[in-house]
Amino acid sequence: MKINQEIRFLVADDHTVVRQGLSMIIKELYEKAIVIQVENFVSIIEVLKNEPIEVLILDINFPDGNSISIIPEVKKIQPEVKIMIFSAFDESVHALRFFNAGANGFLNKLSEEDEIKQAISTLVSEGKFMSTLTKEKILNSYLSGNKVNPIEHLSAREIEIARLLVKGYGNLEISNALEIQKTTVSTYKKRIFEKLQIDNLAALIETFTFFNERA
Amino acid sequence: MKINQEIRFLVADDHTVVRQGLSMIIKELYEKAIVIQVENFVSIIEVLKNEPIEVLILDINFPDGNSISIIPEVKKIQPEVKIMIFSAFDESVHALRFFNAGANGFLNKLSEEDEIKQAISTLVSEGKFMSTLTKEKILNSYLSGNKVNPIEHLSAREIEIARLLVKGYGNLEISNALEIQKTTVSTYKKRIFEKLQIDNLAALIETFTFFNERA
DNA sequence: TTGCGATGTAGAAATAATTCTACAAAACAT
DNA sequence: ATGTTTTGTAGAATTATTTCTACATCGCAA
Repeated sequence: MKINQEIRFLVADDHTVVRQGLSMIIKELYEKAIVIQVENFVSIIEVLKNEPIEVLILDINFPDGNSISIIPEVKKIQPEVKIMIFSAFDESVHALRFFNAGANGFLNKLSEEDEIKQAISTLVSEGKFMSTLTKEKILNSYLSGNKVNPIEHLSAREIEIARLLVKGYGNLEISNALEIQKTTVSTYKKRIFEKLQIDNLAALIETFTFFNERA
Repeated sequence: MKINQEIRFLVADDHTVVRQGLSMIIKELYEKAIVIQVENFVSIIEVLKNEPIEVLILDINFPDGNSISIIPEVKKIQPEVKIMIFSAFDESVHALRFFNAGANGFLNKLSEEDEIKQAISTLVSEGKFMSTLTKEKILNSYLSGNKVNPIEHLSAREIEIARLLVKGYGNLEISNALEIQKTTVSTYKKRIFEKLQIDNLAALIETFTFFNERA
């Protein structure tokens, strides 16, 4: 299937082969596709600042929890970019967090060429994509009591503050940084603790570490 | 070289082949060696409780930081056991921590048979072993700014309190547990922070986690 | 469209933690 | 032996954090 649409892709992966492979597949799918390749996060931001991009295919190594933070950064520059997470790790564990952060699709690196094409074209036409397999996995991991990241239940502001707490900042520092009252920070802290059902900083750090949310 | 000495070995590794291979090498080295094989940490403890052991050859997967805690457990049961860490990971990064914890030797899994024999017999005769290569690596990683466990500089009481702090206990709880004033706990906390050159609980936890001292 | 839960925000009062100072005992070095 | 540092300990005064209460806004479900 060849589609006659001029779509602009940005492929971010640290392996040249992967970038090339993806480019090839994309160009097979969209004759007129423009594919920009970058190999690190900094370049992603740079490109986004200068080029309109429709689809970002983003390789992510989960164990490095930090990587999730690229998503809001991308959206801040070009809110309309569709982000497809492309990873070799088990999506069931982390997918929710990525969707939560603003990802629009999820594609496992082991996927066959056809699946990849399917995924990309679905993402382009419908704005999102998740394979039924991934959905199933997530559901299973959810049903099997595999604790879903409780951090997801925190609001954006709560997460922001939780991250600062995890980094070791005190109430006053946080209140200064965010320009809110220090008692407000305390209130957040309390709510965060409540939601996470914990009651001390060490536990918060543990939770964040466990779910690889180390800001 | 065959040595006529009745030494009791305990080989702990989750791969049968590795255990067998080591056993063979050991028996080639010490005709009368007795080699017990186990495949997990629990079994190590069990064996140690029932059998006198001279040398424990311990496979460790570094990424699972916790594993270091087996060492003091072993020494608690049989303080005289010589522990040889046998691992596939880069020793330069973690060796110091293991020696610190009470390991007596360090052997890389990639070593040739002769090196292994050499290592074991050195460990048996001299009570410790580290290849010059490992020493070099450690030195290099040290010179390149890799910190030595700063926890060593804490007094016993300070460590006791630091551990409780890391677990998430507050000043009051700790003061109750140890039957000292809560201000005293604060004083300790301050000294601990000073010694470790940090200034918040998150950093303390990080330090303890890094050096795998998680009580 | 009403109403309710979640969110973002604070203040006053209460509680907890830190700082600074201090001192005796122990360990260490000369 | 003797002076010095480290360790274990606290109190008073100062700061920081928590608690409890409160309120406006926003999104969403009935």
